[in-house]
Amino acid sequence: MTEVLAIREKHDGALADRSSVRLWLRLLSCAMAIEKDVQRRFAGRGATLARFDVLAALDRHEEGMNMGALSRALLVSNGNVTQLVQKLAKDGLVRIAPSPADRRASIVRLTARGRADFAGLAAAHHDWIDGLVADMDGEAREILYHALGDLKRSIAKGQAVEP
Amino acid sequence: MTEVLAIREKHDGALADRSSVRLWLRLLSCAMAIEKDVQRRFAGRGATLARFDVLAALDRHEEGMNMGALSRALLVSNGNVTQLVQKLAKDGLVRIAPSPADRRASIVRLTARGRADFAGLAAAHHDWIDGLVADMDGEAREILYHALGDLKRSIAKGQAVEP
DNA sequence: GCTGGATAGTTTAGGTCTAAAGCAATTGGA
DNA sequence: TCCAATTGCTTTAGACCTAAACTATCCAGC
Repeated sequence: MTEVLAIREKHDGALADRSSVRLWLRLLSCAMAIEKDVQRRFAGRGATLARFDVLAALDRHEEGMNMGALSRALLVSNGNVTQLVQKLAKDGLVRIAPSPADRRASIVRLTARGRADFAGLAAAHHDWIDGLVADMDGEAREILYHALGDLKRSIAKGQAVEP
Repeated sequence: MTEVLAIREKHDGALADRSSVRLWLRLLSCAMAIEKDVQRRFAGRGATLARFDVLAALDRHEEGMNMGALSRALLVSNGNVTQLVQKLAKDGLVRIAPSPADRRASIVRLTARGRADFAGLAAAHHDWIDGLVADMDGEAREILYHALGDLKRSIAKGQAVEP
């Protein structure tokens, strides 16, 4: 009999006196639980989520991307992309070429090995996520997806209102 | 007229060929959007989310907590708690006392200043979260909260099944 | 042509987090 | 009693991330 433990929420109980905060803490606990689980499984293969994200973006852009484009695609800072790409290049998964059009820019592309590595990781990643949401039927997923869409719109509006 | 920009999702389009992954990416983008927004606003007050989390746990436990209890409450590693608490102590927001019962353990408590600081931050934090979900009505929030409950259970089950 | 902003990337300083190794104190048996 | 495993915590090495300062290049308008 496999033991099923509930995912705990940060500050269980505390801070949660407002419905909005309760919602936020539950959202956060779900996201962190999945992220840590995936992170842990990537680590078991000597990979990390951040590097996987870079490879995924590049796999989709065969023509290559420059650093700024990567930064925007991954929603992380410029400096962070520099670090990740330089390490991936050292490991032989990507190649950095100067841009012919703009001498400030460089173009990052997957190497054959990078593409092969990514393919293996992506398949596993798919399966892991599938496994984590396996207990929700199609309708429940649809409801959640739609509800998150509402939240997304609300966040965008809320961010536009600066304090 | 305030401009409302949509929250972007990582890998917009790519990787999202499976409904489970699409759901995960949307969940992640919502969580990250809120987290970064809150992080940014904390930074504007010279605070950080991680330190706030520690203060929140301690505020709830007037009698004090030892390091292990903090680690479990915040869902972070032991070593991380050590770092955070030592810096908070240096800043005069918490006090570390040796445990009378167990000489290995120490008991962490808020100082008066820590309690006051936390109160201010907590009120602001509440308001920020309220603002971000303001565009969802009570029913929409309830649906999302419930749907996240389903997901939470599914994750717990999925994690029990090791690959 | 020049020149003063924009733009592309890198560097730096610093905060967050983890896993794993290590230290000291405690505790449960033999 | 004693000693081996456990427990509480710290340290270390390393990955991730950001904001801000910096360098180099581009480009638009004079």
